[in-house]
Amino acid sequence: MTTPPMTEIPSQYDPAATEREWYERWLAADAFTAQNARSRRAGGDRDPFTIVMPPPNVTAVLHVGHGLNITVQDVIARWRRMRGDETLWLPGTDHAGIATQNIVEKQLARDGQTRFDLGRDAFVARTVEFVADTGGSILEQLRSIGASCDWTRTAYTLSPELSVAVREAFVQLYERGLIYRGHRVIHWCPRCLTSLSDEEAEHAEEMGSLYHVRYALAGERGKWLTVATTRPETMLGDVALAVNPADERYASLVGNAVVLPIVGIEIPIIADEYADPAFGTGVVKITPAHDPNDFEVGKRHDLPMPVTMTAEGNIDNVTDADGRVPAELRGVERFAARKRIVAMLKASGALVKVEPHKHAVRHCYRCGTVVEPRLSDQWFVRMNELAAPALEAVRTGRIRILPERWEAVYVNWLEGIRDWNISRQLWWGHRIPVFYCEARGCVTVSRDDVTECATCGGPVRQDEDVLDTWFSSWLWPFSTLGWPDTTAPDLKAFYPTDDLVTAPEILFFWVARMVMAGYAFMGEAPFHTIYLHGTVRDTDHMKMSKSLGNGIDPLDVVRLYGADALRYTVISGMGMGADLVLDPNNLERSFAPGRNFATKLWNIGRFVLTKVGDEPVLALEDIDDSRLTRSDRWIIGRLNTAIAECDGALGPPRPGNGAWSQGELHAGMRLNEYSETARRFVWNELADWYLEAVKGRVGVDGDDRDVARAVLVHAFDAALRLLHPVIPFITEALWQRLPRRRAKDSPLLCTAAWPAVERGRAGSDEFERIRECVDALRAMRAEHAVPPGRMVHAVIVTTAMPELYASEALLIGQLARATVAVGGRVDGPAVHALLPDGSDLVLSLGGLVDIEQERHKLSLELEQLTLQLGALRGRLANESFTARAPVNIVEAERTKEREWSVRADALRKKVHSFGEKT
RNA sequence: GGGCGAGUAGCUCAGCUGGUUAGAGCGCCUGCCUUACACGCAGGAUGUCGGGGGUUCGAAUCCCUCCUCGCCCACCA
Repeated sequence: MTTPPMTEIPSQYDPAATEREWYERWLAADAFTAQNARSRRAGGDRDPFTIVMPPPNVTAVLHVGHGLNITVQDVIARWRRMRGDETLWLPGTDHAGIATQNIVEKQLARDGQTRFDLGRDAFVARTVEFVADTGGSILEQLRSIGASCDWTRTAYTLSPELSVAVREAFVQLYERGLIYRGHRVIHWCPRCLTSLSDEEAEHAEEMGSLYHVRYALAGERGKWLTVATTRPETMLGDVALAVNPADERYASLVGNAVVLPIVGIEIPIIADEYADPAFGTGVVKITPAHDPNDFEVGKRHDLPMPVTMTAEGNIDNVTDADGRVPAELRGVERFAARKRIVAMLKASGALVKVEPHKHAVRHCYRCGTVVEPRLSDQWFVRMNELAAPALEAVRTGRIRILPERWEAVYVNWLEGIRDWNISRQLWWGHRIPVFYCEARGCVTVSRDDVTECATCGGPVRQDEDVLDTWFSSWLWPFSTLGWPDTTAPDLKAFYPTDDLVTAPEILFFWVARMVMAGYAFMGEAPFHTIYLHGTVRDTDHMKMSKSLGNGIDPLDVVRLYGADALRYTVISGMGMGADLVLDPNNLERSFAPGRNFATKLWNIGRFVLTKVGDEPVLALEDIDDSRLTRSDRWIIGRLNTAIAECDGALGPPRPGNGAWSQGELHAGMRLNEYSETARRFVWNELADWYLEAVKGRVGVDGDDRDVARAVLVHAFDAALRLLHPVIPFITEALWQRLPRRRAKDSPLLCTAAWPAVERGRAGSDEFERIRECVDALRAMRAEHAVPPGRMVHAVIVTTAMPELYASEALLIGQLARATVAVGGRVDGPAVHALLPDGSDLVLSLGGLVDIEQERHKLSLELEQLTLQLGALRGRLANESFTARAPVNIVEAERTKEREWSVRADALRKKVHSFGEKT
């Protein structure tokens, strides 16, 4: 035997050093850089496979949610890369309009400044500087968890290139009549001082109050209508009371007027379907400037629309208010004003009662402030036309959504889609490419900045507002590939992309809009699979977040246990679409599965590498079947099964025929099943059984040693390939030490070929019989507390596999710590020949009948066996063996409880007797 | 108010289109430092598969109903 290169294989795996080293070597080899020329779409010979990363906010700090999202994508990307696809995983960041602006504003606030103190240009400059300083560091952090992104193509939503795309998209939609300026009530955040889209104004159930207020009928002393409202502070902007036209209680009053309390002016009573007779008193106050429904009512009835609240949320005479707001309420913050107004109503006797009332209140998704409906001018995208193909795509299977249940959510949203408010009153973002002519009010919408009006030549000023952040991200799958240059090589080679992996929270914000943009600008779906993974939660099932302080820093996990441990834990612990629960207070326990597995794999590697040595290893295909042992055939068979199961759990990678077929629609992407299958193969099959079985063979020079080495290397090599997408670092580090690799193979595991099922090497299940023997013997040892140092001498009688090799009897003995003689027939001469000298114990197991297939024969077999045992007993008693050491026979019995059991008393006696020997 | 999901071993979860003694990891118990691995090995215990009904030869798996959580959507003031 050669001296194993022990020095090269540290007994302790060092993730930190290994991971750093290999990530750098992957980068140095350009392993993650996609080549557009090799894409089949560009005349190359490889199928392209593209994932665009959901761009994290440029200011984001890595948290475990990113860790999950990135790991899922990386597993897929690495898998496809190994399958030979020209794989592009495109990374990038999002400028994150409101979020980033808020951060910089907070910095300013520490110096007692606001953005208005700086002015627009200085503020934007400062934000650019901030982003350049600290922004994008999240992408650096992604490398430490092994993300195999093509960093040469890193994109940024506010980069010059993507800004061109944004403008192009705006102008195209405008030219197609799908962008318009609308005057209506929108969601307004009084803290961020901007409008929000419907999606950005999130509902939250709150306990509020329903205030019942009397509005006196004009000219009729002592008569009034009672109105129920949750927001009494808006009453200063009331312009009417509405009742349902079918409501007989109030029919006679329609056309009359009431006196608006506090303000003292008269407002009409109108009839409108909007008023629900069943709610409250059936009378609703109409405040067109501060409620979207009331706005619609106001338009129908041509009512005035006084604005009585400032952008900051203070009560005041703002627009068309005609001095409605009395001096004492002017400038009062809206919730303070609510209290003051309620008090005033109470004092005047107009307040009838206050009821507790649960209702949903909208909040700003960035800062949590209660959103205020507010009348203003905004730019909108007309969505109906855009939504149609996005709906069709899912209905026809052009796009699939996993898990399936989200499909209904997606469809439901698109069917009820409303126009998208895309203008934001912010400074950080893509400025709206609309130019207004000062003099005549002409509107110029332009791809380029203009200084003079296109129609009248007069001086122009650009719209002050910027675009919703999502207006740049919805273009991401193609803007990052070179659009609007439709001849861009990347666009040609990699669009449409393949999988989109993200969390369900942004299904509407981003995913559905990307589908719409894909059809609107590229005429094609941007991807064929939407994979929505779960959320990381703590043990109380609270979503992990920095603000709650229950987060896990992935970098801590990497530092303590390595990126592989993090990745394996996350992938194996998460069923499709299911949340992942981890304990932030016990990282050791949370990540034990990954850490333990990585260590196990390292030790398997140490074993394989030291046993195999440095000499060349035969290729499996050069070994004739007849030279393989039962264990060889078994592990090859198990490997084939594992490969097939992994393929099944992961694939298909893309629809076979343009659209997903019924059979494919919900198949694949079971990453946890894939990782579990690979783990089972490596740990429970390769390590637990094959390694043990091969130990005796690799130590003895000769032909069989070469066979064993070849099979061992083959199986381990394939295992490393299978596992590489989940635990890339440790597999690469081990794979590089394997003695022989096929010449045609990549020098790096990360670009090496995915293993294929070996045809014509059908595994035999005979080794399963051997495992049964070992299991039975081990169970007996344990049950009867046989001391560890004591051998059990056993005869195994098997009818299932009468021609067991002597070497395999030896193997069974090794695995079960027994000396084993095997005979096909109890009374056959072979048994006698094989019985070891000086046996302490003859343990005869009942015939190893394949119960599954021969259940019907069982009773017969048992009958015969009994006879045979009797014969053996007799023979042993009076012939050659009597002269030897004590020989006892423990008869096996089949019971319902256990396949194999022995008469305990008989064995125990024996244990005593051999306890004195060795 | 509408829609959806979950409730399986002490904990976190797998269990696909119904079929032999319901699985994994972690934890727990017993015994082992067996020269790859104690982050390990061998053996073991633990489940009225949320409750109740139904279909079926047979259900954790299909149907109904109830209970408990969670999520999404929503212009009832």
